[in-house]
Amino acid sequence: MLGIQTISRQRLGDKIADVLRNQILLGEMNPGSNIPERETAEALGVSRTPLREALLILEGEGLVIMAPAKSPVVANPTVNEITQLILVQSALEGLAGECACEVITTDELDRVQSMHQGLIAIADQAEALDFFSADMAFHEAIVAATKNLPLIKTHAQYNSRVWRARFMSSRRRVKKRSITLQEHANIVEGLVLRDKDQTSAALQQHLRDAITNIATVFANQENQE
Amino acid sequence: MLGIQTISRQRLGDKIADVLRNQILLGEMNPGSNIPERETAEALGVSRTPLREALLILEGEGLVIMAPAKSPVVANPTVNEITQLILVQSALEGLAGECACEVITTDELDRVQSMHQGLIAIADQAEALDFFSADMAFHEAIVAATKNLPLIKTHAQYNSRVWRARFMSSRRRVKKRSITLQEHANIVEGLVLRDKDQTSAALQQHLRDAITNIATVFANQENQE
DNA sequence: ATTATTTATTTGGTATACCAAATTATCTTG
DNA sequence: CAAGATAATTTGGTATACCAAATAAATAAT
Repeated sequence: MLGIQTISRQRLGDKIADVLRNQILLGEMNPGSNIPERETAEALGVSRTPLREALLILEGEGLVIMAPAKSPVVANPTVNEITQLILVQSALEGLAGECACEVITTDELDRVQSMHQGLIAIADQAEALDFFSADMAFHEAIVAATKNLPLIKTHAQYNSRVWRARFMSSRRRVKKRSITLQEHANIVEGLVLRDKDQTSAALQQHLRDAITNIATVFANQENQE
Repeated sequence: MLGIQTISRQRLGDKIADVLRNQILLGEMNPGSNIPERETAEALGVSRTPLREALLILEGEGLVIMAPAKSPVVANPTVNEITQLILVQSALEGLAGECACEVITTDELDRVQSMHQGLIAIADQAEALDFFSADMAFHEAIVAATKNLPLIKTHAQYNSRVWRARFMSSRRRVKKRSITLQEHANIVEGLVLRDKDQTSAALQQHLRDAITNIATVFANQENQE
């Protein structure tokens, strides 16, 4: 039983969705594993109705697959699907870069820069998850600076869907952290110069790299089997 | 009572969502109007459970706003929100254009071209809704040609959210149909040449125009009040 | 007559009950 | 013992019941 029913005006289903989403992202629920409704509801100390509500939300986000007369399942995207997802993500971040150049405030820019510095600081010793999370947060901060709510939300959803695959690939150290930092430096520079093209291109480059890295990891996995 | 409960393996909630989505897009439900659960459920001849499921789906798509302890409401985006939505849409279609240049088949290209010709043919006498629908279908066909499912789905959702505003603006004839046709011609040409830059740019231009046209319509509306 | 207060009612949120399809286990039959 | 048929059980889908918060209505006090 988790501490879900805290005092709040948010729907239970939303909170359950948050819990499940975290479990999925953090790998506590493996891709492909079942999410039986009664069992899960009981484990969370809630009824099936809000649990189902949460599952519907996650289905809409693409994190859960619900087939008729089958237990809901944690999404388990193929390499191709992940590639497609990151392609969209790169378009979204490209737009975010352009918009950010126009509307980012100096405060927000400072924050992005300090996040970049923070990432540099921990690059030597940080755990994979910590470094990866900080990396993601850096990108989220840029997207957030656009103040474009639909963009922010859609980007966050795509982030969720590719989170695990990107984390796996970052954990394998396929990509050197130094490269990540250099790309981030380009992005920051673009923002400082308010150069749409540079910012957008740097952000997209970052994600194109992610695609090749993930493809490598998947290829290795298949060789092992 | 609508003919919802036909024999099918699809969840009731999905079908209800389809019905409501159509009603919203076609203007049978006005933006801002309430969707009381019991009343609507009864009107559709279903119980509240699947109706709520449908509302959750539509909330996820941004077509319905559900606030705590208030009746669900048909989304009523402001000009700014619509502008933001179309910005994202333009990024998505830009990506679609690039991908389509790579992966579109000759059959699909033929279909796009014939849709373009069809649009030219009806431009003189078609009703606003028919012309607009055909215009939208043309764009959807291009996005579909990418075979990128997440892109297709996300694009469709953004399409839904801006549908009404774009339809209103097209109905006011703010934009001459001849301009639309010329832009479409550029898009088709880009696809035929497999020119990513031209295709992408033409698609984005199309939507940037949409933004200014919609802004005009909204400005006129406010003047009238 | 107006405002404040309280009661009634409506509404969304959650839990439970029921159903049908699908799966699994059991039993029967070759 | 193996294979097919049938019964039992599990699971998701839907309907109903109940609750709490919010709103509307009615009443009382100024």
